[in-house]
Amino acid sequence: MLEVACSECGLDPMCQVLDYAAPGSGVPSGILLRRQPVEKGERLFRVDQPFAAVYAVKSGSFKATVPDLNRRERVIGFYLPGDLIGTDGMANRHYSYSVRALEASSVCVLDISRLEQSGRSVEAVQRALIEMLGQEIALNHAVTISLIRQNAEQRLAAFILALAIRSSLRGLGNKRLYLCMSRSDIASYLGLARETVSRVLTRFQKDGLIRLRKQSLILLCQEKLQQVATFR
Amino acid sequence: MLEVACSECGLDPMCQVLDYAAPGSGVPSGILLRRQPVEKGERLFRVDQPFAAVYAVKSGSFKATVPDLNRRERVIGFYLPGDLIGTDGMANRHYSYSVRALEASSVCVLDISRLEQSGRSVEAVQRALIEMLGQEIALNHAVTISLIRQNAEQRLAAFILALAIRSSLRGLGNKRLYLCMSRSDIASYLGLARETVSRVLTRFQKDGLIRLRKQSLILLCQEKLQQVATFR
DNA sequence: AACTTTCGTTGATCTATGTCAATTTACATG
DNA sequence: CATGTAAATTGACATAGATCAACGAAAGTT
Repeated sequence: MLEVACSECGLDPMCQVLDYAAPGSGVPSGILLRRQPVEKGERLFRVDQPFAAVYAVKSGSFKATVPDLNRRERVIGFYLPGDLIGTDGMANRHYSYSVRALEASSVCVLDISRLEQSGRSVEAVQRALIEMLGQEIALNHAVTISLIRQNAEQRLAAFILALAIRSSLRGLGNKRLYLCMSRSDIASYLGLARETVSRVLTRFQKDGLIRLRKQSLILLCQEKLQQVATFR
Repeated sequence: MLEVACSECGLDPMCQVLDYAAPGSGVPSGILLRRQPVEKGERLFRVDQPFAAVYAVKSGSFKATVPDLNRRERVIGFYLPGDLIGTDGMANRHYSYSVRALEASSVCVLDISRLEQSGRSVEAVQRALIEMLGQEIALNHAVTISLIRQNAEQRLAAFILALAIRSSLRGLGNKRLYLCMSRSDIASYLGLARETVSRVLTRFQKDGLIRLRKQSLILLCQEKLQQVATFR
């Protein structure tokens, strides 16, 4: 299982701080749990559960869902190595979505509740928190913009490219991707029918933009995919 | 011009801290400018401008836009009294959108750059920042979810209800609303054609859900609107 | 291994909403 | 006040993508 390097991880600002904090700095030990294994299908937390910790994906992948009105789960995000999970719970005191592993994975766990419990929090810790939250906002922002007003091809092209970028950021190549989620999950996330996802992917393949077999996807022409994603 | 009370304002956590900070607390004076007037059409800041301050709407309204590929502006948010503007710039060091006033308005300005400049920041200030950022994340989250996967009627119903909620939160009634933005702005924001916005609004009116004249909108049946927004 | 269930693909329709066009209304400017 | 420009409304039409349906391929279960 491929792991993301700590330097590429969203939790890194915090890890830096906690590692380098002097023993008497007021940071309780055991607040940061490294490399906890998570089984496929296992839940990190459920909707409305009281907020306790922020997770960083070390290896594997996760999906976040919210319950729909018809009891159908709606996918609102995927988490890959280096990504942070649960930051928005900090404000709400509760998680606003459920998260489960798409495959055997591992995470680092930052026990925020204990951080607060410790009373006088270290300023550097707060700085790190602020940085992490800011990143989260910027990310959500970008996602929202890309999903509204885009047609099916654009959404899927952008989705694939985003995966590629995240993959290359974490040190893996950006040509060979592993689609850890099902077509239905992708469809739910992009606000499309799963049939549409299927059709567009086969169209991309016929047009020589990608090569797709089962879960593995190879980018054949990144520029063209980029064009599909951006031009209308 | 109607003003939001400080207690209802998103910047309040920070104002509390700054007001109550003792003179020798390390908070430079002049960091918080209260009630600055802004003319209609005036810009608070542009895309890519270096981040300098967070704004809180005291009265009036604003819209945020990002430049489209075709040089068309795409509306990505509206700000009403009590709302915070510019929080995401904290992480990026640059604003990721432009903001301009839809009408004569006023804002409180929190000069973050000077806050940082002051060197040793007060812990309470950081706490307030964290709270503000957390709120921002939760809000964006909700917006994203409501925009994907909803049809035109649902989006507009949700949009109107959101306005009503925000209006009542700031102490005004929730029956009479003022649509400060144009139909085109609404359309752009919701990812619809402006003709569709027009049609759906008149349909709502024919069905007795709302009464609409020019910019003023009256909620006639909030429950039904709620149903439209949630059920499919 | 046999069975059941889930997942992915493909085809045939149907419909919501975008696009184009014409008209009306509101608003700004001389 | 008159005139020009932008915004809003309404209608006619086109189409992207949802829905319904059928089938084959994986994957999980007994």
